[in-house]
Amino acid sequence: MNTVHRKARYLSVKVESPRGRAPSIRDVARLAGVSHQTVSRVLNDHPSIRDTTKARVLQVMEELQYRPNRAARALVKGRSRTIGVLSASSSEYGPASSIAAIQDAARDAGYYVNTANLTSVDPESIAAALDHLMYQAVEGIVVIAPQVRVFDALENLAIDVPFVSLQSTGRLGDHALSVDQIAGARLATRHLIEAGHTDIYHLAGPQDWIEAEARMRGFLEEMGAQDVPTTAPILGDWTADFGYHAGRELLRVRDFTAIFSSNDQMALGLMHAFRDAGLDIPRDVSIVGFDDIPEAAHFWPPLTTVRQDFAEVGKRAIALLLGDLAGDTLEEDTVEEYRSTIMPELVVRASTGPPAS
Amino acid sequence: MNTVHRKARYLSVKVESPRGRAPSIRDVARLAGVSHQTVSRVLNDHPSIRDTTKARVLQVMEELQYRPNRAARALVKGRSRTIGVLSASSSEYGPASSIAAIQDAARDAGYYVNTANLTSVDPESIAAALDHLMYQAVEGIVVIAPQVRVFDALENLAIDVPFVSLQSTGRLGDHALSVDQIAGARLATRHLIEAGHTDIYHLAGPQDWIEAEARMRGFLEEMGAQDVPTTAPILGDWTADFGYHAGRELLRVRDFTAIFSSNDQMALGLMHAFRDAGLDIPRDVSIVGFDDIPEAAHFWPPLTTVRQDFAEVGKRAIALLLGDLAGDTLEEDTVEEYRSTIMPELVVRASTGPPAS
DNA sequence: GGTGTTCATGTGCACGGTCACACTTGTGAA
DNA sequence: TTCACAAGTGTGACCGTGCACATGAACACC
Repeated sequence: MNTVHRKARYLSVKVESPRGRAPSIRDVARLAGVSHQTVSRVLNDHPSIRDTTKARVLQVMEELQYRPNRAARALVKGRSRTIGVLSASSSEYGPASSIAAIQDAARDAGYYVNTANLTSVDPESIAAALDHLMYQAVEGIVVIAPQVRVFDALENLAIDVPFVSLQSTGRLGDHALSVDQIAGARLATRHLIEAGHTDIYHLAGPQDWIEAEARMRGFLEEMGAQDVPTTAPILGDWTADFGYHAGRELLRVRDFTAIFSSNDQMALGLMHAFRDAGLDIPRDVSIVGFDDIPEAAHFWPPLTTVRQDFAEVGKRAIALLLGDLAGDTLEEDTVEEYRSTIMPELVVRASTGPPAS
Repeated sequence: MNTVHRKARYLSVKVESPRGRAPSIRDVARLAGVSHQTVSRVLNDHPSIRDTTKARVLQVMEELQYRPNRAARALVKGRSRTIGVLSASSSEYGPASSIAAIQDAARDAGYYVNTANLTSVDPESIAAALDHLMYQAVEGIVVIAPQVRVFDALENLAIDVPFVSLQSTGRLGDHALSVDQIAGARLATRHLIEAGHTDIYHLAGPQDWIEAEARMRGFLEEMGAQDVPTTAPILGDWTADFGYHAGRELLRVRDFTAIFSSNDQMALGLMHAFRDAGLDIPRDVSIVGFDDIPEAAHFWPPLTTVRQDFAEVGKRAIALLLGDLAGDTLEEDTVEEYRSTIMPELVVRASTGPPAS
């Protein structure tokens, strides 16, 4: 073969500025005619530095394009300024929104965020992900992996850094931070009952998921409180595909007039199946979802659902974590304010109505 | 007021093991009765170490729960083992999928990933995000911010580390890595033409987005190639809301039988608007989307769309970046293989059909 | 003028690894 | 015997910062 195997670096833009290493605090010091310590003081906004000196140092920094070396700083301070995120299914709307908010909030506070995805929920995978985070000496961890098994593993591992867990209503006590899923589920259920429905199914999420269980509990609580007889919830897997198949199964019994789906995607699948069978929503069946993903308003029909603010949860997680890191002390009131469960909101659209007489 | 202001650390689990710092290489050395250098050799799999010595050291490490200090290592090696991701709209399905894949691939290779979100696309915001990344000495950068303005800014900034850019068909030459948007758009357009449509609109993404422009170009190219007269594309903003409003506007003219939407969300909004007006899809209007988000199969009607593999793009981005970091040399064939544009795939569902004659 | 205080700056070491080099010991060839 | 060489291990310097402490100048006060 006569292919020419040229070899080259493809992606670099500059050939790395002068020679050798990046300029250090001492390079700056030499050029500014001061000691390295003075430069360090400029970096750390030490109060007693003459303005003229400071200006001179800053100017040299500018000229040299000086950037403090984070590794050196981390080494001497013993702090990494990094926060770890342990996440499952990070490409889904909810977690992704929270993660984005976490990153923004952390960056504003001068922290870095490192994410480790869980490939599966077995203990080894969790340990590996946690290891990855600990290896870089994260100062705190945000867990967005709302499966029961993850928390069992987490409790055993006894992490020795502060951590906050999102989407885990009722688990892990002080460490949990989430939108009140039970309240949300009750809102949805009450809405159906008040519309006159008495034959209501619940399409739940996987039993392993904490939020799924909470929503189920909310559903059952509200049904009980209103004295409506309940059938056993169907356990799904969050996907629209599952919703579709569940819908087809349900069509064979047709002993219901409303369904509360544990998330919007499954609700979408349900509606797909029912429409395929010629049913009208909401005349024949009312459907409520959960999450209010941006598309939900444009489903056919537009989906009644429970909105939760994922970004706010992420933001608060960082506030709480950084608060815990900064002072060893936090006003209890403040903590309460952050921790006070965030309330979801029912968004009524066209997928629900009174039962067909 | 008489509220008791108890102060406490809320989130920590353990009180930080013994006293002081974590065990270092020298602590291990002392307990194992060897020099710190021998411990270092064990850590780095140096060949000439007696097996018994190695075993002893490993055992002490285990006992002490020793973890190498990443900062110290980074300091002396001058390498951070971190890759930065510069991302806009990271909570959307496409970017989120790519990012997840990037994180997994990087972690497998022993690298860490740090993400900086772009709050807006103005140069300051870009510079700030880039600064955040450079500050921690990332060794490479993956850019997932497919707006033209970002790339203009990027070109001026002359980043001095390797970088790869996703979702930027045709820009930045060697640095770009993406699914072939033009080919995808042509597939979608050809599908409509072959079904017999001649009055086809294109609902494009924001002009500022590279991918939006590429899809538009694909549309125009295919229309030209097949000699179908074209009307000016409508410029949208990716959201289902926009699709809905655009749909309502389009209803006033009704001089089309098919629409190619630049993404699935806008397609959803369009269908919403048309159905509201009593139109039947695909009888009255055929609709094609782009992306194949997981929900698309359950829209009403199920959406014909162009599937692209976001995860694969992310994976390849890391392969390319790490290849460039590892050797300064890469076989050109290999690079070609990674870089060879990934082909999208048309998924025909029920939202398209022949025009109503 | 001596003393104490504050401001502005410098000196040297520590952080936890790795690298270059030196030092033993054992082995086989000249 | 002598030397070369390899295997296995130790010594000390160094990476770029921040901290504790020392130093010198200016100033106030008695």
